[in-house]
Amino acid sequence: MPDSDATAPQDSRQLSVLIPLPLAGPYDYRANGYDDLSDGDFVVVPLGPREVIGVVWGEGQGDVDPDNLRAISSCVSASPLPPDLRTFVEWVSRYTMAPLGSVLRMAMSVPSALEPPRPRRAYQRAAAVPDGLRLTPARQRVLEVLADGPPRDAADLRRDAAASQAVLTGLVEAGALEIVQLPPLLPFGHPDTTLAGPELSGLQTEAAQALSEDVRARRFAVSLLEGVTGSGKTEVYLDAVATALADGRQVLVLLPEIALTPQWLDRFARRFGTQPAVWHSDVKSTRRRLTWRAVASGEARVVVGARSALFLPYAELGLIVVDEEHDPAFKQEDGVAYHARDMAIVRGQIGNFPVILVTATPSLETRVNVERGRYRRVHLPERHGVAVMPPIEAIDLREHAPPRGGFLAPPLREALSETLDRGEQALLFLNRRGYAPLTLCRHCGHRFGCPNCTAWLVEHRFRRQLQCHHCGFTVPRPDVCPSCGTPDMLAACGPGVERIAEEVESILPGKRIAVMTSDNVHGPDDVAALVKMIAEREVDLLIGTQMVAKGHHFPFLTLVGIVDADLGLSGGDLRAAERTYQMLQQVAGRAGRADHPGRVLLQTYDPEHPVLTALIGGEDEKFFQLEKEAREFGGWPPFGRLAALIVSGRDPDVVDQVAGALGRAAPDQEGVRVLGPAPAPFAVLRGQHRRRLLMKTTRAIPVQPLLGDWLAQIKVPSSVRVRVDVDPYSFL
DNA sequence: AGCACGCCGACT
DNA sequence: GTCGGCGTGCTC
Repeated sequence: MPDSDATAPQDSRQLSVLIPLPLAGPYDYRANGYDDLSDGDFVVVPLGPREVIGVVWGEGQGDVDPDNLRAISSCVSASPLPPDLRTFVEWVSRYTMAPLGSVLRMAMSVPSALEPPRPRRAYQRAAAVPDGLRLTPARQRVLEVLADGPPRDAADLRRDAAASQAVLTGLVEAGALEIVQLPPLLPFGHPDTTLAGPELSGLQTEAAQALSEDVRARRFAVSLLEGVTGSGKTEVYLDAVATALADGRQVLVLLPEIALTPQWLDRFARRFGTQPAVWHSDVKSTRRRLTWRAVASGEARVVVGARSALFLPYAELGLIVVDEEHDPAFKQEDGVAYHARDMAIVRGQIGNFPVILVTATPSLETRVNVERGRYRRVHLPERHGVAVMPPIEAIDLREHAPPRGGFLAPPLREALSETLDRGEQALLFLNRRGYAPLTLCRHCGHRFGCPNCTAWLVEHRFRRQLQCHHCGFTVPRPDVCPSCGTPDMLAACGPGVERIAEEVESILPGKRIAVMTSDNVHGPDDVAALVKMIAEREVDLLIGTQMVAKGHHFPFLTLVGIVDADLGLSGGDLRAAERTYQMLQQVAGRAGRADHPGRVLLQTYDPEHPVLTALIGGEDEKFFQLEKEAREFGGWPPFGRLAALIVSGRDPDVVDQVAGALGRAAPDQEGVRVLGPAPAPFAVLRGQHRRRLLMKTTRAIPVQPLLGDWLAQIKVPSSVRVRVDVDPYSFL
């Protein structure tokens, strides 16, 4: 029995314990009798007035007076946090400059997984019904339900026999039922690596062999697996997955979006005869607990998940695949700011295993890494019979103005009507939710802004409300201007998908229209249902935001209209051009099929814009070459380094003060430039005032020590937060 | 992240 | 006079 704090022996061993709270480092505790603890073990320690679970993180550092040390309360009987994961946590913390404890928190996202698994108890009938058992109707139902079936757990049995727990307990006491322990649930099937995958072409086989060789050699290497949709990328990397599995190792497949998983799971199941473990923020808690434990025990062989799956406690990880490598959703902006693709590569380096980046449109960073010889490029040429990129035509809106009140130009209207008349399907893409992005009063000019953010309220006509897309603020749409009191003078400005749907209804009455946005599609099941409807031609026209850009293939879709190609080309975002290019290219790729290439019409006021001319000309290489030159010339990533400081707080004066002080204390040396402080693009967000500073350095300069010294000079009051984002993506 | 300690407004 | 609001600061 461990001693209490007061009577603890002085000679007890001291241990560092890292606690999953935003603390910069571990705290020291007296081992207090728990002398066989080692690094990675989970322990319960006192922290202030409460007890928390932490992880043993080395010997005590001895920087606290031993008299002030408190004692470890108990140890947790769960398998320890694996050494690779601990190294990874340290690395991510050092790189992102997030507190070590915050990064540990990501690796301990399911505290309940550390509790001993609950025994699975079930009821079955006793061998013989005891003499003189009083058979009430409820008791009879219970015995009937259990008649010759397997044992059932209490919840099941209560439901099926419509009996209360008291009835079950009574039957056990009477000796008519007995309680049995069930073996633990094994929800994670073992992938069968002996199943033959689909026949691979010569080039595909070559690619698969190159990837598998790294897996077998258990060596760190990064490969870019590049190929258009239909080139067989997935089959090729699943081959490498099979190799890792056959070698007794676990595999992680990172996907940018949960919406992608249903199709991916089907494909995986066809290849390996079982479902992989799925990990993302929507997985329910029981499932999370099971999955966390199964990953730790090695029972789950393959995890397919979102970026947070990087922080699971893999027992023997041997391969990471990052599918859709270029997708900006891999960048986590809030909390610990990290890029899952980049951290996956670090994880591979730590675990000494290969990482495969998969995409049809590699990010500029990845292209440059290939050129620098850091990544190997495995290119799959498109196969014959596979859909080719449809021709893209621009509609110059200066020449072809949409009719008053509308947003679709006459050529697009004609193309839509012809396509639907032929019985084919069309897609209209507009990356804007709701009905209209701005509402104003035509009498006094009042504009509806969010009270918490620097943003206009977006009208959602279907829900009859105005919404802030940044903080979730909503108000019912008023009929009277709140500023001047004039009724019926509020005007919706600009289009959202709902408004486009309205326009299409008026020009093509009777057509079946589906809208696909995050407002009406809430997860994989909804996506699957909608995709099925479209595939079965229950929909003539699909209108959607970027959600429609991803991975779904619709064989009868032959026309894609991009309502506003200019949207997203401006704005202070380093990657705006690249992102728009890729998004429009993906959307365009939804049109047509092998024997019917389809058509893409792109509405723009600026058809000469380099992004659009490259897109229309199909000049990928040229676009990326120009983009690369621009970034190299400006010293932007990946030719230079960036780090952002985001200063936020409720009081704008204090925020300005801190941001100003940071600006004055900015490092002043060769190769370093600090921009700002400037109001962040949404200067007020959720009532928090925000200022940004951006540090740009040459590639040779390590930014973390620089940031560390810089921040150490400034005393930041606790009412203000300074967040560091190393390699920021969005400049918001 | 909790939780206590603090210092200012509406109550028994 | 107290109860309690949540801003601020600490936890080995």
